[in-house]
Amino acid sequence: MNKYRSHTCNELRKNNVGKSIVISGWINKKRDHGNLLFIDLRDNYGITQCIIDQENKNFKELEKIQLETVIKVEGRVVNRSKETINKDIETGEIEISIENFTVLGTCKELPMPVFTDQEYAEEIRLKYRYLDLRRKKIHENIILRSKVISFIRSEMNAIGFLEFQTPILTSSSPEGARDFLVPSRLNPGKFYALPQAPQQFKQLIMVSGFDKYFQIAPCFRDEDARADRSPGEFYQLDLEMSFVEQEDVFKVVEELLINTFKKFSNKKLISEKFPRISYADAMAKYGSDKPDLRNPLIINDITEVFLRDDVSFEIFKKLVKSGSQVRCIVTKKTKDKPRSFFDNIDKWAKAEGFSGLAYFTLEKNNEISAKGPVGKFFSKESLEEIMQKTGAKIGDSIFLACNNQKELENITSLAREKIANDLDLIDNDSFAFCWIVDYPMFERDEQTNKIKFSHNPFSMPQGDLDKINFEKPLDILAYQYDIVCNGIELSSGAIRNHIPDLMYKLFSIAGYDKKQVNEKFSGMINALSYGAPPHGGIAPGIDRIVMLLANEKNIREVTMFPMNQNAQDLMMSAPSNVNENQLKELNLSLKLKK
RNA sequence: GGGGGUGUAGCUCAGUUGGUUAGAGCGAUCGCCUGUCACGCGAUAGGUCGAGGGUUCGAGUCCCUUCACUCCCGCCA
Repeated sequence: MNKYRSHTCNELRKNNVGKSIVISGWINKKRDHGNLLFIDLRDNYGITQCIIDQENKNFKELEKIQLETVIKVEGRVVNRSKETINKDIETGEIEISIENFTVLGTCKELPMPVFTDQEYAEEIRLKYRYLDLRRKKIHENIILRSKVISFIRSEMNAIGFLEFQTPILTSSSPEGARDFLVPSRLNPGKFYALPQAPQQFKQLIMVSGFDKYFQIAPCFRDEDARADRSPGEFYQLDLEMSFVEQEDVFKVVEELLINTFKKFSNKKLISEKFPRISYADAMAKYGSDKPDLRNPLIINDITEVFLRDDVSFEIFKKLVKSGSQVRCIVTKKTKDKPRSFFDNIDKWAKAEGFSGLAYFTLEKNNEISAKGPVGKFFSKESLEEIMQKTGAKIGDSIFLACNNQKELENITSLAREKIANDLDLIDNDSFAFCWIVDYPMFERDEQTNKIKFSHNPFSMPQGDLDKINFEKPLDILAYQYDIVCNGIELSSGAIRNHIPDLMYKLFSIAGYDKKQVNEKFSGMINALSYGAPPHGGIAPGIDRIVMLLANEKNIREVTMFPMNQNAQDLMMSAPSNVNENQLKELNLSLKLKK
């Protein structure tokens, strides 16, 4: 036995009664009855109640001691009488009669309490993260994270993937997110970049003949934070496989995720085979390439209805004539919802910066009619056409918006979420996975009007490579895919383009000539010309997986030492100033913007 | 870069139409209490009402500026 403990704080049970033991931990809570003192001692494993009365020479000292002080307790395990058993803790049938104690670590007055479940401002939680992490919920989240990562690792090993580390100091990449730069002392004026993802390295690992690679890889992107996006750094389960088609990657990842989610959550999986939705369908039906499939609402295009002469909704008709579309969301059996329900949604849409959401409800007295502010503009026949196009029935309501395609996708996807939440249509006890497939290889940049890669420039275009029509680049689809769960993008991957000539061709469409490609991707393009296997992979986000499993809405709740929204570590005071000598050695001088 | 929310004691919050000395619970300190498990009871200390400016006889409260945190848009192939 070591000198600090014979048992943990979650080990002692009825069958230990009578034993002399030593336990150590934090003072979670004290209940002082004057001549009798209860102390809840806590460690990583649990809580044990310790008790001491005034007969004991240590009583006065222990009575004065601060919460969260670390102490060692020597004592005897005693039975609790039936009335005093605490069913809420696993050691609740016994308690420790304190004989002696030692302070191992003193504690100042706490800036935040540890033992409550109350919520606190993030600022103080992040500054005193080590105190925050002692608290039950987040402590458990971090342990869950550890277990999930171990599980994934063993599953990956079991199916023949090899884990490799890739460089953290690498070169800046021209595409994608902003890089974090690291100045090189030995190469004055030059910079390393932290990897946004090990993308090129994992492809090089395939070219090197290792067949199946994975890594729990840190990724660094200097972009602004969101609730589900850490600023600065995050982790991906990065994986890549040789001699595979899209289906092979799907099989591996689908099984892995299903096993993981089954093991670590009791929520039900809506489908064990992830449905596949093309990018085009997703944008049409959900207005988003990360649809929450728990949400039953679907978007329909009813532009044609506004070409009818018996529809007199002139504002929309005029817009449609000049190229706009009309899309709508049908809500089932909402005819008896109060006016405020509809108006709130319209009000919400305006607050989001859109021109609002028109709505009406389908009714039938003698004949079909539409009730609501814009109902009068629709003839019976036009309503029948809408019902036929959308599957709407009498008693349903229809929310509609008119705009260009991009704005429509934007508003309808947000409205879909808003309306479903207002109607409480989303089952929070389930996970709805799907694949989004068939991403377009290129898209038109709205500002410059130029053709650019829509996702990963290294993706393989679909179809017979001899027959690709490069004249219509916007029609080329890629073997590019995302996994979405409950509206959260979990990962993105692709079958890679391993053919240098094809790569040059695709890059030329995006406006890069051969020389530029050779310069910017020298490592990759060179490697591909020395016998590259067909390969592909994917990279699920670890933080987001754990977030879903822990039922948290914020990624900081599953991150041990997160930065705040401004990418500052309040505990370690990072980033910080560096001294003049450090700068000098790196050949740097500062020229701050005002 | 832009928009929304929040900011009052160490912590969580209340504070009415602008009106006396800014309150409560937890925590701290002191006292009482031998079966609690959010123990109970009593007392004491603790405030730049985020900061600065303005309006007013009078500002936690109204106005302007600014800062911090947070959510969202942009951004994140």
